[in-house]
Amino acid sequence: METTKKRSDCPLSCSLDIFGDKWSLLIIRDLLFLKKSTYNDFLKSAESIATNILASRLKALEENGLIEKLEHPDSKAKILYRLTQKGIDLLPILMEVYSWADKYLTIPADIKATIEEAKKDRDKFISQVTTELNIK
Amino acid sequence: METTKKRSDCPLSCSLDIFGDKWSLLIIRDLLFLKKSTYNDFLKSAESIATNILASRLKALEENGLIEKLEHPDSKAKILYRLTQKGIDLLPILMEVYSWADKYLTIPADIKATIEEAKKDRDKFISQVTTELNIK
DNA sequence: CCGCATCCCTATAGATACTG
DNA sequence: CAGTATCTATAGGGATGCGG
Repeated sequence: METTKKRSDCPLSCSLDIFGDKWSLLIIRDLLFLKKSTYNDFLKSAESIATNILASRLKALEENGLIEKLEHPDSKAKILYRLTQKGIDLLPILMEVYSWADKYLTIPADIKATIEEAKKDRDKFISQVTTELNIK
Repeated sequence: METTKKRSDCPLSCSLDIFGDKWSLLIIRDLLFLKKSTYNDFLKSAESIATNILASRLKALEENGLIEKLEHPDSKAKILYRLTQKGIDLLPILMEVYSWADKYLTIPADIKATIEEAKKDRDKFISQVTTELNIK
C-alpha cells in the first residue's frame, strides 16, 4: 500500500513522489514556522486537513525520514512530531515558493512583510529557523 | 469544475493549489530543461503521463498563467507550449528541489554532475536558462 | 482528552481506447 | 497531433469509534 514506486530516476520526480502533494509541505510549514508539533495542532491549521489524510501523511513523512515521532514532555498521551535534518532542509524550497508567491499571488500584508524580511538575509533566516528547531 | 477554490490565504497553500501535484512541475521541467514544447513531447517523458492528465494539467497551467499556447512554426497541426515569465520564475524552486534531492536521494551520476555545476554559479545558470527560453 | 483507525461516500486521478 | 470518452482506482472529506 505504501509502495510509493518511483516513476523515473529524475530527482525532481523522485522528490515529488515524496512531498509532491497538496498536504505534506503544509505539515512541514506548520513544523518549521508555526511551532506546531502534535496531531491536533496540525488538524487545527487553516486548511483543515481530514484526520485520515493527516494520519497517512504523517506516516509517509516519517517513513521517508522527514519527521520523527517522540514522546511529548507534557503528557504520556501526547506525541510530539519533529522535523529531522532532512525535513528541515526543505526550508530553502519553501522559501523559494514563498518568494514566487510574493511576486505573483495576492498575499496578506503581514505575511508579505515577513517574506520580504526573510529574503533580505536569507542565510541568516535559514540558520535562525534551523537552530531554533534543533534546540527544542 | 476548474474552480480551484483556495484552502486558505497562506501563500504556500495557494502555490500548492497551483502546482502542488505530482505532474505540473514535471511539465515545467520539460519546458525549462529538456527543450520539450509539444503535447507529444510531454507524453514521451520518462514518467509516462496519461493523456487526459496531461491535457488537464496543460489547461490548468495555462489558466494559471504559467504557460501559453502558440502556433508551431513547423506545422499548423502542432501547438507549441511555452513558459511565461511567471512559469520561468519557478526555476529557483526547482533548483532547490534538485539541490535537496542531490543531498538526500540517489541520483544518476550525470544528473548529479549537472546539478552541482548549476549550484556553483546559481545566478548565472538561472539567467542562462531564462535567456535561452526568451529567445526562442 | 489524544492519536489515530474505520467506514461511507464523493471527487479527482489515472489508464486505456478512441476521435476530429 | 492534440486531445476526448469511458471506465476504474485512489485521494480525500466527514462522522464516528476506540484503545491508551
